[in-house]
Parts: sequence; structure tokens; C-alpha cells
Amino acid sequence: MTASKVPPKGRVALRQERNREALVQAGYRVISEKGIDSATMHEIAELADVGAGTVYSYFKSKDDLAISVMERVMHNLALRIEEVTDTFSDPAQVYAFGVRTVIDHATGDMRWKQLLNRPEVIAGAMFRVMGPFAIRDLENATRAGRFRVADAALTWKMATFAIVGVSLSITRGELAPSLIEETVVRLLCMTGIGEEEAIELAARPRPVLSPERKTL
Amino acid sequence: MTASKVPPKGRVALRQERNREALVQAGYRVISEKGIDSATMHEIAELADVGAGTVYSYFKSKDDLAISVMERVMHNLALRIEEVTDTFSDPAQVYAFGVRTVIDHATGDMRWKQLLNRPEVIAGAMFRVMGPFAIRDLENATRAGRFRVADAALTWKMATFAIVGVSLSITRGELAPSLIEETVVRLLCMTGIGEEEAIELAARPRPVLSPERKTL
DNA sequence: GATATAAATGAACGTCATTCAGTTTCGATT
DNA sequence: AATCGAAACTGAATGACGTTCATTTATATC
Repeated sequence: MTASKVPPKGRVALRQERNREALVQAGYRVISEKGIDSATMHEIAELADVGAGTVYSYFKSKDDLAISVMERVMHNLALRIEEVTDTFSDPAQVYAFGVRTVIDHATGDMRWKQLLNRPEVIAGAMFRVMGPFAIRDLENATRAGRFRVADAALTWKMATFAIVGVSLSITRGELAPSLIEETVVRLLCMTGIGEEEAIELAARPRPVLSPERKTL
Repeated sequence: MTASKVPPKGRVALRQERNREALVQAGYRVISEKGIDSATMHEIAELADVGAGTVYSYFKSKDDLAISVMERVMHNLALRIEEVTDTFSDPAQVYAFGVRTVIDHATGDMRWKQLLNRPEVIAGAMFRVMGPFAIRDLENATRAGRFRVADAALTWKMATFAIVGVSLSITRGELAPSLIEETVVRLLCMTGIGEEEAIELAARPRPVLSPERKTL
């Protein structure tokens, strides 16, 4: 009886899912605590409870693991943003809110501080994972006559690096956190919306995000 | 007669100048050829003709040396740009020309390709070394009513990372080199100048730079 | 159960960045 | 000139890590 002893997937597939997931989680914990350079593959493997060599059957290299970690972080934040913005009517506001929220997280959450130390990795993850949303918003807002963006992918590429650069400077204390507002204004100016409208758009009240999921 | 046999500086000081200079030159040659990660301190020391340990009496670490190398690259390019732009009458055009020239070099000179792999290092060097010029231009153009920049340092910080990000993507083949023009337009939009004027400004004919100095 | 295949293991390897004990060079002083 | 203390230089040694690979273990199949 209770004829549910047959796993739908074999044990191997299940364990591989668990292992990969455990490695991403462990990678996130260790990297966000000590930074990529100080994080060792041995510590990550141990926290994930796998052998040191096993990591390399899931990820080509340390950097490859770091990329997966950062993509996960971006994915979760993108989902939380999407959840709130799909009630917005102005597509320009969707973009503005997304950009603002990412900077707020990057500068406000201590765990991001270490991730920012590899700008091209985190900017790359941001470009790839949030790109589909951001580029869609840029194009929607352009069609609606709000923005004037000739190449949405290029604009988003520039935005990701600018966001990471400013966030890095703020977490290092080189720029005042109060400049976040002006940063958003400049990113909006980049879309060709004009300065006045950019200022108004950046100053609009923002809804709060749903709480963070516990499991990254 | 010819009473100039007394060295104004002692031998030690002279040798130190030579050593530091030789190390920066060697660092540039090795790093731009193989990239920071593949460049070894031993190879750089050997090319500079000093012992491996000597490097550390001039630079705190490998990264510290790389920073000096990149600052030198930026300094030389800044001088060549300054040479040409101080005849411009429109301060907005000075900024536009500078930005355009940096991107052209970053994407056109194979030696930059390896330097771009450390975005925060090269963006940092660009910010510090070219900042005095760029920020001056942004403020001049704002005073002249051409730009509308609230915080020139912030705008330049965003620009440096965006420039590095786009250049990196172009050298990696992820973006078409033909997008350089549009990149300049977006950077100009960021200054609040408005899209039409940005397009006009980016399209103006540009003078040629003086030839590169041989010694970096 | 027996067997073949795939995955996991962790000790060992090789590659550097960095250090430091010993050596050389310099220049102030006699 | 000769001497001597200090400062700079040297390069072999060190230690830390990412990555590899010969073995061991687990799983699926017959």
C-alpha cells in the first residue's frame, strides 16, 4: 500500500539538484560574507557538504560559481520588483522604480557589499537576468512616447555598469548615500526623457517590496 | 670649468626613479599583453631588471602596481586630449570629444583589451586621473547653459563605469563597434542636454590626436 | 545479486603573490 | 681614503588556493 515509493526522478537526479542548490546557497553565504577573493572553494564545498572536487562537476571554475550566485541574487530581486510594478500604468515609472530599487538594495544590504567587488560579474548578471524586464520597459516607454531610446540593450548595458559603479562608491564611502536620488535622475536622463521629467519621475512615491525570501 | 659633475640627486634617488619607472613600463607591457591575472610579478620584475622582492618596496601589491600602470595610461591619454581640446570654444564639445576619444582608444587599441578586465581598476583610474578635466568641462558647460549637471563628480563616476562597460562588451564582441556613436549620445543625454542636441554634438567632426608617445 | 556506469571524494599538485634573512650599495663622517 | 651604519636589493623559501585525478562509493539495469 501507499504505492508512492517510486521516486519520479532517480536518486542521482535528486541529489544533483540538491547539490547544485546547496552549492549556490553556500557560495552566496561565503562570498557575501568574505568577498570572492577571500572565499575559498574548500569552505564553500564544506558548507554545502560535498567534497572539494565535487564543486567542479557542477561549475567550471570559482568564477563560474560566482556568476551563478549573482544571477540567483538578481533573479530573486527581479521577481520581487516585477511583483509590484505590474500594477503600474506608466512604463517609464516601472523602469525608474526598478533602477531605484536595485541601487537601494546594492547600497543598503551589507551582503551586497562584497558582491560589488567584481563589477563586471555583477553587472553582467544584472544585464542578463534583469535585461529582459528592463529592456522591455525601456521599449514600452519609448513606444508610449515617454522615453527616446534608440537601442534599449545598449542603454541597459550602460545603466548596469553605472549602477554598480555608483553603488560601489557609496558602499566604500566615496559618495554620499543621498546621491542615490540624483543617480536615478541621471539614469533617466540617459533615456532621453529630459531633465525636468526625470526629476519628477524619480521623486514619485514608491510602493514597498514584498519581504525577502529566506532561501536566497 | 663645466662645474656640473655634482649630481643634484644622489645615486639612490636616481636609481629609485629609474626602478619605479621601469616597473610601471614593464607592468604595462606584461599586463597589456597577457592580462592582469596571467601577468606574474616575476616576469614584470625580470623585464624591469630588478629582483622579485624589490617590486614590493615600490608597490604594496600586484593590484597597487596595476593601478599605477592604469593611471599612467589615463594620464598620457588625458594630456593628448587636452592638447587638442583647449582650442575648442564650446565646453560641451570638449566633454563630448574626450568621452568619444576614450571609448575609441579602449575599443580600438588591442593593448586596452586586457586592461578592461578589471573594470573597477580602470574606471577608478579614469575617474581620478581624467576627473579633474572632465569635471571641469561638465561644470564649464553647465555654467554656459549647455549642460544641466547637478553633481559633476557623480555624473563623471557614472560615465566612467558606463564607458568601461560598453568598451568591455565591444571588445568581447557582445556589442557592435558601430554603437560607439550612440554610446556618446547617451552619455551626453546624461548631462541633461536633451536628445536632439546630444545627437548633434556627438556627430560633429573631430580633430585627430597627436601621435602616441613611445614610452607609454 | 551481479555488473556497468556515473558521481563523489579528498589528498596531492602546481602556480603564484608575498616575505625575509642575508648581501650589496651608498654616502656621511673621520 | 678608509670606515661604518643605514637603506635598498636579492631570490630562495613560504604558504595559500584553485584545480585535478586515481580511488571509492552509489545508482540503475538486467
